[in-house]
Amino acid sequence: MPKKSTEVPTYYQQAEKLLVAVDCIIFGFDGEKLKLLIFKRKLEPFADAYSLIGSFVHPSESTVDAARRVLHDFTGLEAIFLEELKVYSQIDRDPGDRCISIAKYALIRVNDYHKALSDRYNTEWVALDSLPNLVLDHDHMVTDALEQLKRKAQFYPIGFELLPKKFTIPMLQRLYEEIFERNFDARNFRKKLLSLNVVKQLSEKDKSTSKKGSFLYQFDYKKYNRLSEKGFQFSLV
Amino acid sequence: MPKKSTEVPTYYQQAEKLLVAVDCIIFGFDGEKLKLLIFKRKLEPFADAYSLIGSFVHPSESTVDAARRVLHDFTGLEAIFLEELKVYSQIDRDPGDRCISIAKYALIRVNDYHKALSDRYNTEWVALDSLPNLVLDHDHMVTDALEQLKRKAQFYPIGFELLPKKFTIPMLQRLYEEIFERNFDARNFRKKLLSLNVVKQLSEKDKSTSKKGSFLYQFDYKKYNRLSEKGFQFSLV
DNA sequence: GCAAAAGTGTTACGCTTACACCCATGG
DNA sequence: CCATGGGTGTAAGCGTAACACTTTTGC
Repeated sequence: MPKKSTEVPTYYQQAEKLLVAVDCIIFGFDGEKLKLLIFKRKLEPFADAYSLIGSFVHPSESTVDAARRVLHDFTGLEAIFLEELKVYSQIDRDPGDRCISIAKYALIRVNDYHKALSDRYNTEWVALDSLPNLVLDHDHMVTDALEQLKRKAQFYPIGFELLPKKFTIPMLQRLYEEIFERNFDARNFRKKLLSLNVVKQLSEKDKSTSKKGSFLYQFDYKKYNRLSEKGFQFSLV
Repeated sequence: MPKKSTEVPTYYQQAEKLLVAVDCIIFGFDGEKLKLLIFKRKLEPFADAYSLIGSFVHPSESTVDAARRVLHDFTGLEAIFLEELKVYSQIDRDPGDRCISIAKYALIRVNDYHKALSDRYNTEWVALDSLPNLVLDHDHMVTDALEQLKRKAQFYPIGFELLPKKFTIPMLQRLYEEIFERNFDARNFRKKLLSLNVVKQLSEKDKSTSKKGSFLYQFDYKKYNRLSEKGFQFSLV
């Protein structure tokens, strides 16, 4: 390896710096509908308009750190599924100033969500089919995030991040039906899921949606990781 | 929509700006091996070390513009497949200065590549299995780009961007074997490809690799686009 | 005429899909 | 006792994968 330079080289000094932001597309599932966490801005510019939550990236943090900070400040949650979506860098995308935005999408367990913070920051869960217009290019980010969610959920078990850690199979099926905007046959869905060998059945039942009750399951991350190293391809679709 | 603000709001002014770079992972296929275009740096820091090609993003251009500019300057080519990989933003990733890098991967038709520019800029095509160490986190970028190439090539016909516009089926198969690091059965590969209905056979033959000669084909982008709008899923793997 | 790559069909198996009824329980 | 959602099996069809020999032609 070449030796490490100790001073900032001149051509670094000549380069012009830019504003860098992160914006988070936050998905949640309440057992019925797929939702997005947005907020109503209090400050200008765009006061009273709806926006994704975001922030400028500080020099002392990575973009992931920035996204985690934003998520924590607006939701009170720490460890959430968080993945990069895309960079939005059209030079006129933000009339405030030249600013590139790194969009991240996050999956959140709605149950864990703190109501108090929701009020403090004017955040709202809104169903995807009744979203208001969002500021700047945020609408576009949402469209892209949805596509990405579909693509990703087809081959990775990320849907489980949207459910409580203990979930029932009908719950999971409803989620998949929301994400993929189509229905699944309950027998085939269950059969496929169980044949993948990555969920374990618990002895408890959830009785909140039926009198008979439905067995709870847990996703087995260890087993999944072992299998996928061996070339196993997760898919429920 | 809220009214457009005419002055830069204060909290934009308070935010600290960052250096933003693009780095390009450029894949090529010479008919035999999958290769990467890298260059030997002439300037400090890291003079004589190998690096991906890249540049700082100018305030007057989007990150895609910057990547296109870099690609053009180093290869002389205009329209190349170019897609975002990932943002690298560890605060200490570049000892020169705090700098986030947006990695893009590109697929290039090696035949089109201009030899003159290669000499001018010290660029080299290097087979993936004999890459030298690269500066900064560029090794990591290459690993990630390869994974992404595999993922993407599995369900999108991007492999064709690495071949001449007119190609033979055995050529395509060799490319796929390189990308996926496994062999395919020639009969099944051909059958599957033709059943997808997205390549058209030409009357010409390519005789460069055999005495018998092999029919040339062309990818039919119009047909592919029409099909994929209807939910058709491209896959050769 | 022979070496070297191109081209061609069939069969077995596994996975996916379609489909209808009984079970358990709370009210 | 009945309404509601949970849970179960089978058969048909389709796509995938395995497999070997003939064709062409430049040397």
